[in-house]
Amino acid sequence: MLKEERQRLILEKLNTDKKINFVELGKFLDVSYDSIRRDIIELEDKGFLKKVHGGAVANSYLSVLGTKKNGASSEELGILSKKAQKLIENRQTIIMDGGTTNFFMAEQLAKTLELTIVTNSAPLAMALNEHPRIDVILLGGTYFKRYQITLGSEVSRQLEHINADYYFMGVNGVHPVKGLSIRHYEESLIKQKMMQAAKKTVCCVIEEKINVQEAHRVCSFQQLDLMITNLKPTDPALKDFQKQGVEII
Amino acid sequence: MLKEERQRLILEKLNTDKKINFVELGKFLDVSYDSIRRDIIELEDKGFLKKVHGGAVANSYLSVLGTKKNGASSEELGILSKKAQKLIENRQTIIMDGGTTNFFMAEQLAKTLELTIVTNSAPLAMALNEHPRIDVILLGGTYFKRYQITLGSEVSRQLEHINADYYFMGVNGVHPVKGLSIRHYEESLIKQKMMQAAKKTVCCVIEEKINVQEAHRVCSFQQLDLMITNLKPTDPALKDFQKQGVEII
DNA sequence: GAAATGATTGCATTTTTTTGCAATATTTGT
DNA sequence: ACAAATATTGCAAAAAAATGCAATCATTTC
Repeated sequence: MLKEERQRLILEKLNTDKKINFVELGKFLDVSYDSIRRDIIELEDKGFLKKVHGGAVANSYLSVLGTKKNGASSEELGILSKKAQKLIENRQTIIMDGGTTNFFMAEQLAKTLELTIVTNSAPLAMALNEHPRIDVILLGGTYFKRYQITLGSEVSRQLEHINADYYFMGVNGVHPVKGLSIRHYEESLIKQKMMQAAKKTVCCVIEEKINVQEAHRVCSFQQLDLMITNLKPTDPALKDFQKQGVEII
Repeated sequence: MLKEERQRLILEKLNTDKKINFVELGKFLDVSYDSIRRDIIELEDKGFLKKVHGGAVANSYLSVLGTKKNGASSEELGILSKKAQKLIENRQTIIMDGGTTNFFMAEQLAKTLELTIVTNSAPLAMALNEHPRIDVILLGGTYFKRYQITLGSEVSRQLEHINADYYFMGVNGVHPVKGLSIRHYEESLIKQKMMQAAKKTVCCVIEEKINVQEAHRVCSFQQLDLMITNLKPTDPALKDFQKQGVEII
């Protein structure tokens, strides 16, 4: 087995599992513990992962979209984007940030829609190549590989000149009391700026993100204008949200 | 067995297997280990694959480009990017704009290089996801779908804060008298800005763009610091360029 | 058509890289 | 603090790469 081949397999496994164990990996690839260990050291030198006691963890330069074709959730995403499309009218300006949900929604937008979409997500901008009537503004700044979005003060500054009709916010967690939250700090700041740059903020969340709380809070649930889920608005899982006076569809 | 035939078979096998072992391949094609090894070295020089200890592995995105580009020109691109890489050193800042040449070169950059790359091309930024040590600044502005780049005054403005070591300019045509030119007007303006934002401007052109003139002139040939082509610097096709005092490699 | 030139190929030798093992040290969890 | 798990180090065997050389083959030149 080639060393490079092995290292590629290690990175692949790391991509799916997020963490690996030397001993297990040695058995799995049928090579000695030492080879694995040396591979990990090399890969760490190149910056692809972080070595820890007992194994390694992803440095996570993985493609978010790599996992997007997850059959189970694509049905949920379909329901979401149908609901979201009802809001959208011609000649509107819409801010969309990164994440699989927004990416999927952008792809699904009607080809005849005439819109301006403002985004900090490179793949989302590229997904709109096939929509001839949609103008795209790609916000520039420091490119964050893990999520394939731009972040930083330059993005923030550009948003100050934007006045959009809607902001479709992607989040990692929604909680009726703890509010909307995501994992990355810088990103939470940009999301706050995006809220200010839009008349209405809409949040599209699939079931598994409901009642989840992550490290960085973007805003309270009440600051939201609308939440879209793949569930029926009357679903009991949403009852704590219903009390808050935010429209849910 | 002809060398060319053998090399074609090697590339085919690499396409399906993603990896190759010299010894196996030698038996499979019934030629000596040394011939295989020398073939691999040649193919690596042309940029078709990456040689590693014990064999060779496929060059990540080459297959994607392979479908877009014909075999002949990806060989040219391989030569180009090898030459270009000799200029690049760790901790430099490099501006790269759109186009297949730059895209290919970005992909081919060594994974260990520590760089900051400034670009207005969304696919180029995404291609650098696999380079953990390269920081990417994605310039924001109006997204131009056809070339998947951003253009406009916002891009221009952001460039004013950049001071790069090199600008790798993609062009549609190079002419010794008429200068460098491209098809799109707005893009030509951005390229001028990019020149100002870098200490040295380098132009990578494949054979078919030499002596070609397009609608919008970016600059004169003399304003260039260096031209890289897939030809030998002494090639007669370049003799009109040689007189101009611009370095050609 | 023959000699000369140059490219290609295979082989033997030397050098380098990779790998697994064993002995020793360090970290982790209780 | 102790035992268990894991990491580090040095070393030697094995695998593979690089190099130089000679034989073969094709191409050019006269």
